[in-house]
Amino acid sequence: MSHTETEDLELRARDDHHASLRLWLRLLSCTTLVEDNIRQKLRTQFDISLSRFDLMAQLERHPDGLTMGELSRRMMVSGGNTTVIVDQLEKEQLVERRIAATDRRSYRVLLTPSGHQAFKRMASDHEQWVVQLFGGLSERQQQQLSNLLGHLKTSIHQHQSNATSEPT
Amino acid sequence: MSHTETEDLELRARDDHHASLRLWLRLLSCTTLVEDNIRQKLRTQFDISLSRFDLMAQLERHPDGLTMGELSRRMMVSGGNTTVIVDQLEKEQLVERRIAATDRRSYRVLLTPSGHQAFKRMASDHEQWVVQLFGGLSERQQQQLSNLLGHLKTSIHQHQSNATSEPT
DNA sequence: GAAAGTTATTTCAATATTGAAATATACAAA
DNA sequence: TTTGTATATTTCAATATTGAAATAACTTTC
Repeated sequence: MSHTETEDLELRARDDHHASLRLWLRLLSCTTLVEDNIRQKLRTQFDISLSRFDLMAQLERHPDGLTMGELSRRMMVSGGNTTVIVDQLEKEQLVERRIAATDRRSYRVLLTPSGHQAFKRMASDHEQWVVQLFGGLSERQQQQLSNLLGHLKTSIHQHQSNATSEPT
Repeated sequence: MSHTETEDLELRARDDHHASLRLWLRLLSCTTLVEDNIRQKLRTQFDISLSRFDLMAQLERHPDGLTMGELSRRMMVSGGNTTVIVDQLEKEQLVERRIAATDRRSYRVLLTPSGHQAFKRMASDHEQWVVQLFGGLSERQQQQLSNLLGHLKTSIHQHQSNATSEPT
């Protein structure tokens, strides 16, 4: 292999790196754009924080409730943070802690009827905002994007489990 | 149009909504996965926060320096936050505030030589982490993803400028 | 060239988030 | 049983981030 070819390969590799880096920055800024947008709308329209909304959204999808650990994992935030948010929502009687008979360390968190109602009031507006924010992409493009992100998510999870099980 | 067809359209529309919502949740969790991963590696390997690293990365790309406002906009964080981060980095002599002759309200922030050196030390590891995190996708898939996110970013920006200029 | 308005940055108080230590319960092995 | 280990949650201190008010400098208009 000639010197020139070697340089080409190196250049190529460097470009790939920069490509991944650019991709990552794009991913990050898209997410930040959407997140800030929705955070602000939730604040101005409903005077609620994004984290509270997200927690309620999780519970909405799980009528039988979720434990604190499940909530933390699903929302990808620390347990300490979850405690704070549930405390606040419980104080406003939007969620309820219901102790499980089987395991007294744990309990399930559920939406109260008024929490359910409050969430319903916000959910359709929220959904419309998201639809509009992504509306610049065609259905087909959204489908493609969703698929690619699905792959990415899976492969990162694999990457992570490899990293923990094979600590070189 | 028959009643049944109307219902189908409504169902279809609802599904689209849910599709956008799912897409958004996927986008968010991919970003969080990558972000947490890199944040932790930067902390354990180099004892630096992600925000500091990001600010230095911005400056690395702009050898003539950036003003505080430009930094805030590029990093998409508040001005107050930018001040704090620059203060910290300046205290460690990794960046420098250099006053502009033309406008005394403003100045440029630049990497110092030691800041540049420190960044260089971290940058290639950082890039490798990113490459690995996205390595589950083929080059072609990364290219596609990057394009789609590029469209999304543009269209959200348009959406936002519409929202501010046409406050219904 | 002063007043009024705009722009750039900092300060500050309030809120959000993390990670580690503390607490309490459950499970398993001897 | 007892003892040790694992799991679930909370508490707490430290850090991060925002947004609004304060400050200072620039620009435009009369």
